[in-house]
Amino acid sequence: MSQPRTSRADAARRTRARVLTAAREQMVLHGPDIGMDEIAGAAGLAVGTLYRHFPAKADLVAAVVAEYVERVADDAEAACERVTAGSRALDEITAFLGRVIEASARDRAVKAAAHALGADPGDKVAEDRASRAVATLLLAGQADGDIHPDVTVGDIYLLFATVPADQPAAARARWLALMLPGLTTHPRPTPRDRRHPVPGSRQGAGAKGET
Amino acid sequence: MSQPRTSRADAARRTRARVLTAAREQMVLHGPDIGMDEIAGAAGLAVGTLYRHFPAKADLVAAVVAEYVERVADDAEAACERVTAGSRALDEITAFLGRVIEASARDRAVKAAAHALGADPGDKVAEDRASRAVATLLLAGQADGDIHPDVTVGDIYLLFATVPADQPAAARARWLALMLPGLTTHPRPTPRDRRHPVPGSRQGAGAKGET
Amino acid sequence: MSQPRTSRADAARRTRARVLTAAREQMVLHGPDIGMDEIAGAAGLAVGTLYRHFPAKADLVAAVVAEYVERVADDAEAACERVTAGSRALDEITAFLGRVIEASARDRAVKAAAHALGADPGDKVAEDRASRAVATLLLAGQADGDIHPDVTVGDIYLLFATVPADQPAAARARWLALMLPGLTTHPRPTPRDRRHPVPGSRQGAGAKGET
Amino acid sequence: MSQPRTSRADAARRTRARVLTAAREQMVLHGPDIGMDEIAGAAGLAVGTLYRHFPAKADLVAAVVAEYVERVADDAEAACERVTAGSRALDEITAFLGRVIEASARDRAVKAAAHALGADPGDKVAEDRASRAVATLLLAGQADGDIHPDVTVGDIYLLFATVPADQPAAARARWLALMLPGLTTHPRPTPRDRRHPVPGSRQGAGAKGET
DNA sequence: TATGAATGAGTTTTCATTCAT
DNA sequence: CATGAATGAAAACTCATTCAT
Repeated sequence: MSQPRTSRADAARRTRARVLTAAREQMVLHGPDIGMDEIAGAAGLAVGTLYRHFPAKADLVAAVVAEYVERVADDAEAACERVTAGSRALDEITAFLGRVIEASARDRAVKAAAHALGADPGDKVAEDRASRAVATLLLAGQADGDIHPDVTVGDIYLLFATVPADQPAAARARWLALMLPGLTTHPRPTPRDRRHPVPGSRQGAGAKGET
Repeated sequence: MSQPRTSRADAARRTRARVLTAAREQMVLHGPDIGMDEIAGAAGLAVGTLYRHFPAKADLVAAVVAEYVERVADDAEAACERVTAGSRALDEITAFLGRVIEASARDRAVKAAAHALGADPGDKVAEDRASRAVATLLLAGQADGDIHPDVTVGDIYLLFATVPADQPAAARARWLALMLPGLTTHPRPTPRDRRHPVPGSRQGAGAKGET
Repeated sequence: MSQPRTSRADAARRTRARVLTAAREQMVLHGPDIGMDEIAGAAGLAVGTLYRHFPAKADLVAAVVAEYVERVADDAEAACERVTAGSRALDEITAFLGRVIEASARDRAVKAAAHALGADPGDKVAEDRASRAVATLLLAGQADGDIHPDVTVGDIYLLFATVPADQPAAARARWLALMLPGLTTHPRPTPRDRRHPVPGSRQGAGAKGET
Repeated sequence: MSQPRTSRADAARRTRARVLTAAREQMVLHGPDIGMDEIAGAAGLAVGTLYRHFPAKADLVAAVVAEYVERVADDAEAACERVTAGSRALDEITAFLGRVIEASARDRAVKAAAHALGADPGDKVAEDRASRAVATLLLAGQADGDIHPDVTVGDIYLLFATVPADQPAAARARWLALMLPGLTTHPRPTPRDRRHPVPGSRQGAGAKGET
């Protein structure tokens, strides 16, 4: 009797998911100033319906951001499990950072919108999941002697907050390479490989047309 | 004849300066989406006058950004001269980074506006001055063996572009500490020493207007 | 089910018609530079609603012009039918010209706005209807031997384009009298007869809103 | 002593003439909505100086129109004199009409501005000169039996007011051909020559790029 | 008298949000 | 519950006109 009655709760949930997907896509495509009408249209709804699910634009953006946090938490937890299964913590951390950085680049417009609207993600649960998983990863890395003992979860969040999301992929990779020595106990990878491909000297130059 | 000579040109220059100051202040206070009317009001002018000096909002923002670049160039050149006078390049670079980071934090709204409007700073001269001075500093540090040989001016700009401008001063200091190992040849301070040497923390300590 | 079916579409159509009427009236009253706010106010709407129906001022003006073209087409076709039913083509043409001239006088501001905005009427269908009907009228008149064989539809449009719309009704009537000999095969009425036969003077006599 | 003192009165007159020429040129080039700053710049003056000579834009436009009327008066009087010297009145009238029509086409933007601003030419003297000369021409033509006895000076002005100024030269020529039978006692020139070059059927179509 | 910086009301257009159907 | 028309405040920009120098 609870299963056949999918109509009410399920329909609402599905609509919500459709709106969130459309909102993220539209923001990525047309920037954070995309109008509510466009988002509604992309979700196959009327504005009124959109406002029924999210009382204000800030709420919608907050939900999109929360979804993003959820994905990060999932990713961190998966990395955790692989470490438990025997994978090297440093490798998992490095790969995890790389994935989050790329995701940030994809969703930078979302973050811009969140910031502009002062949207509060609010999803404390997902945030805690992510924090716990990242802490576990760091502890494992520190136990291995690979991660500096004073590196905290806050440091990782600080890095997430400063990803050069609007720069080309090569710049993001270089940025991660510059960051890693601050996290690890290892010296710079290989002092011999010069000439990394940071295209322009100006910030933001060449920001268009990337992956 | 001496009085009227300066009065016209000077009045225009002073008005321009007043507008730029007001624009920067208003953007810092109320975000980059501040209206032209507000800026004009803060400068004690009517909108029309503002538009006489800057034909479009993008021009005004570009001018504010150009002013910022000019200050960075001045700072970098001063550091250069101190190195020439015998100061250690690594110390000057570290202090310079700290100062630019604090300036970025103060003017973060300006940069947001510049990005949103696609404003072209245009001040290639100041940009070149800054680039040359930074290059000189890096070369000196590399000659001392303190800066990694593969670090470029582009790397420094990449860092500038990702300053956690909207974070508290302590976070910015920590962020710089995380970045430095990527630039220098020195290992992390001492694994047991919890007090990491944050160079620019002196002037960042009493910083106004943060969270 | 019968009520809601019409209500949505009908309301939109009625709003559109209300806007068009208000726009035409305001333009006739206050000139073609009338603001969108005024038009909205005259239609009992907010500006936003006006912009929902017509995305730009040029679109609104184009719609008003298209409505005018439609009326001319209707008029020409009606005259055509009367000719088919036995009415003399020359009389119908003369009366038709008189009516269009009076309509032009009423809507002169609209045409001025259309020209100023480069608005594209776009209603090719109505334009074709008008052209075909006028061509038919001319052919019938030429078959009767009343209309000069070299008169074309383009000539009629040329006259329409030069109607002295902002002159008193008497001047418009006199203007038509001066034009007619260029269209017909008949000589000027009678050199001594001071009362020249102005066809459209009946409906032009009581015309509203002129000098 | 009056000649060497050209400074005061003459300088003012020359400035005035320069402004008028610049105003006409700018209006013809950039339409009747050209700004006062542009006109001042084209005349090599500052706006303030322009406003010293013409207290309001309407006054400047009125002066430009008055200049136009003056030229028409000169033209009409010259034609008068040629008739007195033996030239055929009908020929002179026809040529005069053609010249005024072309001048109207050149200065159509001026007339548009005059109408939009409600500028009152005011130059009653030039207007009277023109009227008298035209009356003389018409009387001569009527004495010859070429011009219809009921044609008045007002008719000629009515034609001037409705010149298709924004149409191609061919359309203007055709328009004059359509008008002439209304003025003369002669039948249509040659009923045999069909196909006149009126380009588009729509009013205003093809209005760009003419002589 | 010439200058041109300053004025400020006015114009078009956008968009988050509401509410009658 | 969904719909989408209506709202109206706000933003960028223009331009005739004034006035201190």
